[in-house]
Amino acid sequence: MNTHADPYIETDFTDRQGAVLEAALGLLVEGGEKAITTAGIARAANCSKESLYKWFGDRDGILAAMITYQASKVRVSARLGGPSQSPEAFRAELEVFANDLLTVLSGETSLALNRLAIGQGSREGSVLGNLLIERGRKTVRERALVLLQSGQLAGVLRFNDRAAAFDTLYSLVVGDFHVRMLLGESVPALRDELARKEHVEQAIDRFHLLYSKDQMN
Amino acid sequence: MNTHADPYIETDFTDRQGAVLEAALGLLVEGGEKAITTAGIARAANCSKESLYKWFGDRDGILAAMITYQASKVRVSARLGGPSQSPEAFRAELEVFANDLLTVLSGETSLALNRLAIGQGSREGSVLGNLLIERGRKTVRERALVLLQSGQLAGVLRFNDRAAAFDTLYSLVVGDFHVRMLLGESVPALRDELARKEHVEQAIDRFHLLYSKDQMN
DNA sequence: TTAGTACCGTACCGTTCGGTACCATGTCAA
DNA sequence: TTGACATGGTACCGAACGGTACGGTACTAA
Repeated sequence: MNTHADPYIETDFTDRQGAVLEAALGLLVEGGEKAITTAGIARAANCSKESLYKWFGDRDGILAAMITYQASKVRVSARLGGPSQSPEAFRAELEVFANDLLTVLSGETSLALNRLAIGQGSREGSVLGNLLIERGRKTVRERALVLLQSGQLAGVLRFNDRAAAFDTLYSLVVGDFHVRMLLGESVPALRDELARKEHVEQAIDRFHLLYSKDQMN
Repeated sequence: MNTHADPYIETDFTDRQGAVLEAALGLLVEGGEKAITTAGIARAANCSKESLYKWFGDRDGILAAMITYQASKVRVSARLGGPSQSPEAFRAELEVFANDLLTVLSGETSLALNRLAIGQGSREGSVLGNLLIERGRKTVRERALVLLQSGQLAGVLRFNDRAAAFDTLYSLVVGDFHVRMLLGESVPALRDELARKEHVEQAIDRFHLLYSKDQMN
């Protein structure tokens, strides 16, 4: 793992700085990257440009700070049920996870930040992209891995490769939706609560079918 | 469907215009959206800015033309085998499709155009995003649906909802990879031919498991 | 009070970029 | 040859933006 060598990685912000980043996120959600100008942020947050540069270095520093700030806000509560559960309880647990995942990914702030990082990060060594993968993906992954293991301990699931099982789960739950939302499409299956619930159930159905204890892969 | 009411949708380009768009795509792949300046395109393509504005209207027109031009180039050859095949032949057919899909999505030009559309298209009514979904997704979808139907006719697959089956197939094959590549990550499972083949086989395995003729959903 | 600190608001500078205008060159038709 | 047309090259303009500098203000500590 990368031990605190990177720039742009500051995780402690004062309240004032947090408020400024909040305003910047608002601008980003509303108007895209084009709306993130230093003057615009200063105006929206009632702060001076000089403070922006003192706190975050330069414009890229502001963008990176926005990502780390937002990520630090979305600390997923890793609610883990007891290690042994009934199959029904575990399935419900999985559905909650899937629903939470879709909720996060379809959030306006998440979409805006992903659009920012993607639009910015054409070349390898994309700082914002790595930041987003590291801070966003890792947390949900951790939570899911714990969940999957508890499912295996409960005898509901069977798999050799826990990471591969997670990838499959993620694929079945999220699938095509993320990219389509990033491209601006309003995905029907995620609009209302009913359609989303149906999709989640189907996805979990398929996952259970692939990893039920009588299957092996 | 939208009948030729939109602007930005021009599908016929002269050779000279095609060469200019080619140069613009080169710039995009190399340097991201930031590199797409009118002066830069004119310089790279040895044409005048005035010609650019005469042909494409404005900068957004150039971007849209780049997408339609590239899409018109990648016409997928819808190679369809005979309607009735052996299960092994059909599975091989599916693997070829999956491999082609991953090849297209991981191509530098495709990634660059997707990054462009995503970075650009924050707000609903994202012209470039719709263009990309329409021109890109539709073709691969058509090809896959034909393929799936032939699989059903051959008795290898069973499903009620062909579209849902396609979504599952797409999810299992592409999964997380597209977004991660868009974010700048070099996905290990797609680097060398061997790892990719293994991934495709696993994905098709799971797809067959879900939609084999003794399952129902 | 005095000095220091942190911050806001604004003005300013250099650069870049989208878009337009103008001129030169080549080509084709009459 | 002459004139119309398409195109390349260059210069130019106005606006926007990143970044810096400066003055003014509130607060704190000695």
